[in-house]
Amino acid sequence: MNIDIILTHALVTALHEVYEADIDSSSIQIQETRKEFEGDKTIVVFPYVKIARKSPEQTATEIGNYLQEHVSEIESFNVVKGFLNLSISPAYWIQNLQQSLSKGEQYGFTAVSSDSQTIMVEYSSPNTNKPLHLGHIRNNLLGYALAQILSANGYRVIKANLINDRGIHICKSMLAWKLFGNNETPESSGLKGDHLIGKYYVLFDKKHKKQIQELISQGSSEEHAKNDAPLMQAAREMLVKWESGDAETVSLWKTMNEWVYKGFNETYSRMGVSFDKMYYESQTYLLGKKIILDGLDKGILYKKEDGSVWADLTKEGLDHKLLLRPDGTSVYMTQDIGTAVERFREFGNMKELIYVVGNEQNYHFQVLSIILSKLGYEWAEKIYHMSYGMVELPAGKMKSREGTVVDADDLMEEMKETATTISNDLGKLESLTVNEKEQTFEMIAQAALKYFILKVEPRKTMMFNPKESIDFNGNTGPFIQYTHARICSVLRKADEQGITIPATFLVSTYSEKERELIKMIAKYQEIISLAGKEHAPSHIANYTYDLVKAFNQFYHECSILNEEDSAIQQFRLGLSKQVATIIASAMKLLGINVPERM
RNA sequence: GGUCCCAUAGCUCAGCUGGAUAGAGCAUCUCCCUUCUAAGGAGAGGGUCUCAGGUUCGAAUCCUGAUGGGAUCACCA
Repeated sequence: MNIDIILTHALVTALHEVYEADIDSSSIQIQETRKEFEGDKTIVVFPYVKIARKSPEQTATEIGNYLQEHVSEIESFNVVKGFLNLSISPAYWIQNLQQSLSKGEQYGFTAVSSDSQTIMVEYSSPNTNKPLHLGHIRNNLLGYALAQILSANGYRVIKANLINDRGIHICKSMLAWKLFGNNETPESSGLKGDHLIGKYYVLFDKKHKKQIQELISQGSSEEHAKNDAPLMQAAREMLVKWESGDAETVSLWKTMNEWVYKGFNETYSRMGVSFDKMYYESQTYLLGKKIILDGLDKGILYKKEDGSVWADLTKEGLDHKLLLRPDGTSVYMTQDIGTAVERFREFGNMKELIYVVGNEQNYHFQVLSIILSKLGYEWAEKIYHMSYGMVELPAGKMKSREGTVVDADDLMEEMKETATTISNDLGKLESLTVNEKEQTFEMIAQAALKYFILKVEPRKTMMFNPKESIDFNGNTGPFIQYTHARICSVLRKADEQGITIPATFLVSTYSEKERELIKMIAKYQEIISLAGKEHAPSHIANYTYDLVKAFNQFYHECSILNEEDSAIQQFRLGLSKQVATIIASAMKLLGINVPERM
């Protein structure tokens, strides 16, 4: 049983027996003892001083005496001011390690069972008019990692992608291609499909701006110039044609979308993310209208003179929100209401519907949840917006229309080149085949990028410094991979020498570093649970880093294969193996692979 | 202007539901490869946790206000 739970129960009993006080166990906190002090677990007794009517020191001593007498896992205790430090017996920790080893790769995970609840995670959700960039990378990595973590917490997870494949922005790319493209294709240009489309999106913007300037120089206001520019008018006409199902337009749209999807799939596959369910906005954009009209009938929403339909959110401290245009067409919010309803209809009583979307849409999701609950859907509160901050560059902001973005494909390629250079300089992979080397370089590059982004708390705006991200020392993905490779090397040698890890260790004590490591291992499940509850993959990343640091210290101080006492040798080997298992497991939750050699 | 988010070492970031002397990495300066992978380890310097109040035995953490930065308040998505 978990030591914290044992101690919590024991403390409740102790307070009852010694002071005749009844304390709710949920109010009790057991914390780690700080490194400067002796002990493993600490109970802060200040809250019980009033009950005891004694000094903090006396209270701590009395509780300590009671606990030591009644809890076999407690070996000794010491008191510093109001802090009761408990030393847990090696026997407990060693047994704990044996148990975790026996669980193998499943250690720390809660299995998905028939009565597991369902959670949908929508992420990525790209536009089909340009390639993926750095911001999308953060989105994809967060979404995928979150799905993995929730799954490790025992939820049935559906990874969903809603592709924004319609609207004026798509028409811009289409129009530019039609006018200036000379029937260029991914094959003829050698460009990835999404990059080809992105090229024409940028081109549209460039030409459009030129037209605006011309109009302004002819005396137009900027507002008017933007709207009156011939290119803009043509794009709007194209959208109308598309909506009316014009065969030629739809056919071009289909062709160009196929190019983009092919490009996206390459990027997704290289990033290692995947989806269980695809939604296309061209198929969902008409949803929600009925629901809105229903709400209008019930008097929850209201209609303006021009025929548009609105929600009054002033009671909630917000503005009025448009839901149907005067011509009866839907807006973004309308569709989102429609798709949410559809999803709960299809998947029943989900525990959560999570949207991984940037923080610029905080307001949108706040409004979405309010309107849904106004419309009477009890599950409205189950919508969770996993809001993440922008990724900034040292040079300034990214603007896709101006082409000042860090392109996802370029970035991954650059990372790989760096990984290749560094690895070749170190020269440790000589024994591998060319193919194996390539795979390792890619693995290292991906780890560097993913870890750099995922170690930061999602909500925060983060700084992406390309130079630093490529640094493979310190708190980085490659550092963690390196430790895994080191352990694998030791395990290989142990195997060659015929040293095996027994189910039961024959040691009764251990060194300081071994104790710290064993405690870190014991914490893994708690971290998975925390990361799931807080929807924060960063907890997994930071825990793994701490674990790896603890291992490196142990590795430096304690010899494994050269240890003469075979009981100690086996114990150390077991410890190392479990650390390697957790590294691989934790990194997998973040979508990162770890090599056996590097 | 309203609303929401952020502010911790020179830089990039941790710090769980309030607990002991606030931690890492990078950068700077030392030291450690005849020992299992030195992409490693040990050490030094570097902090009024933006500011001001408040709650508490105790605040980087909770509350209020201010300042600075970001987002948003579209008949775009």
